[in-house]
Amino acid sequence: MFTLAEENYLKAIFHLENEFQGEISTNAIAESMETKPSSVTDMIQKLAEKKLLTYKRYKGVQLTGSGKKVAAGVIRKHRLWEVFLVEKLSFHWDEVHEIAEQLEHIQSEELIIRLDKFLGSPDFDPHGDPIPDKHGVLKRTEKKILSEIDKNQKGVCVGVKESSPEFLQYLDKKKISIGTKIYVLGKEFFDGSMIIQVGSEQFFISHKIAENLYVQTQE
Amino acid sequence: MFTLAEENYLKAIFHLENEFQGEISTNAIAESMETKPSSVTDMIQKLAEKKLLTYKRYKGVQLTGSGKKVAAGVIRKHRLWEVFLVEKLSFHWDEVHEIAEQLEHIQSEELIIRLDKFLGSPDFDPHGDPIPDKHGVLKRTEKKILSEIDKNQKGVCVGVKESSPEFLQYLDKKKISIGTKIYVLGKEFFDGSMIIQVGSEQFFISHKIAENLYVQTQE
DNA sequence: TTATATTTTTAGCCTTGTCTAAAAAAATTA
DNA sequence: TAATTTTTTTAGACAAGGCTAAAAATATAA
Ligand SMILES: [Mn+2]
Ligand SMILES: [Mn+2]
Ligand SMILES: [Mn+2]
Ligand SMILES: [Mn+2]
Repeated sequence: MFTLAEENYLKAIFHLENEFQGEISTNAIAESMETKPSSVTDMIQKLAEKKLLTYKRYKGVQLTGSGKKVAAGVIRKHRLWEVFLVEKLSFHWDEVHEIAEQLEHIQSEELIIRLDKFLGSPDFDPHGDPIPDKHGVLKRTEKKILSEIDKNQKGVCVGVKESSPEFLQYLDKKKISIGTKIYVLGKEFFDGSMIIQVGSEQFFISHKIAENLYVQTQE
Repeated sequence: MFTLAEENYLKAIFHLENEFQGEISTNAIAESMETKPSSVTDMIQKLAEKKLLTYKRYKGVQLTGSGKKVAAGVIRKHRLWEVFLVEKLSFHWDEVHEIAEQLEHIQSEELIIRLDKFLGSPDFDPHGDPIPDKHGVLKRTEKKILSEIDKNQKGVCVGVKESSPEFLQYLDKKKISIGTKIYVLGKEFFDGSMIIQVGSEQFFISHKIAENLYVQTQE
């Protein structure tokens, strides 16, 4: 179907489109993929020929319907495999991303149908990210970034924006995982840092931490 | 570690060494991999540089210790994944080979340790082939090819030499699977065909079928 | 032993995906 | 508006892994 490189480009552009609005720039793609802009230009020209995205020189790109579908399919596979690794093979949530980066490229429709069933058709991966359905549709949930929560409000952790091992291990140390209740006791407007309560512990977190945690507030 | 192409060459040569004695020829490798002899020459020269096999121009190749270890590792992964697909995802034994051809190249030591444990450290794959241990050691079992069994002898099917979907589907139709008892009621020396009994059914099989079935005789 | 056939290697080309260096376009600053 | 900086594209090169055609070595037949 599509090569490993093509799938990775489509996935990266899909993530960028969900994060920023409008056309995605060559440089943004290059940065997110840790590659050179000239390589990106080459590849997006090929993907444009295949109608997976629209491209006008110097104007950036935008995924077409089929481009989005391919990207969502890869992300679906990635997240299902992450669930498998955590739920069935007892991996820790900070260990699964690299392996899923490989597994997401295995080509077999039937495999994913059966893996999904075996896992009980999960809706979210171990980092709280939604798993696209077989048609590539991602259901959006209302979640807020912790840094946007006001003082004296509370929320439940429903996901992480970053999922690097370093960040996830920090959260482990602080006993924060998906489902953890977080109370915002104080908020410093100068640097965006917070005092929060998790369980019976109260501690300080930086803005960088707060902007990478998703929470749901109940109302 | 090694590229997909390198792993596939090493695996093919490993299988050829187990089937034939002595050096393996360029043409034999090309045929088994469905590629051209000139491509094989290119690759074996690279693998010789990496000390994965020994090579003298025009004289064929032989895997070194480390070449064998890499190959056995790939085969271990292939067969463990086949067990996973059949035991956990309920695939049929004729559907798993192609998917395992992809999964065998996933690079993660820890993944295989955990997959093996999850599957209960199986000794054989769904086709009756032994799974190399983590050191690459393949335990040999005494098994015979059905075509070598004499008239009026019986055996238990313990494996298949071919594992193409076509052959496996033929066996299904005849209700032959791993563990099935087979009685040799008659044997035609002219063409090697046989009359066998499986359960309460008696039927004819050609030499081509008989030489692709492994059985164990009890004595 | 010489001639022929087969096997293996080499030489040269192609595609994919990457890079660096230079050119071109767009955006920003003066 | 003109000059400068940034972004993007193009040109040309390279490595991996494949191919075809031709040359070289080995094996077989006469
Ligand atoms: Mn991930
Ligand atoms: Mn994830
Ligand atoms: Mn197989
Ligand atoms: Mn098998």
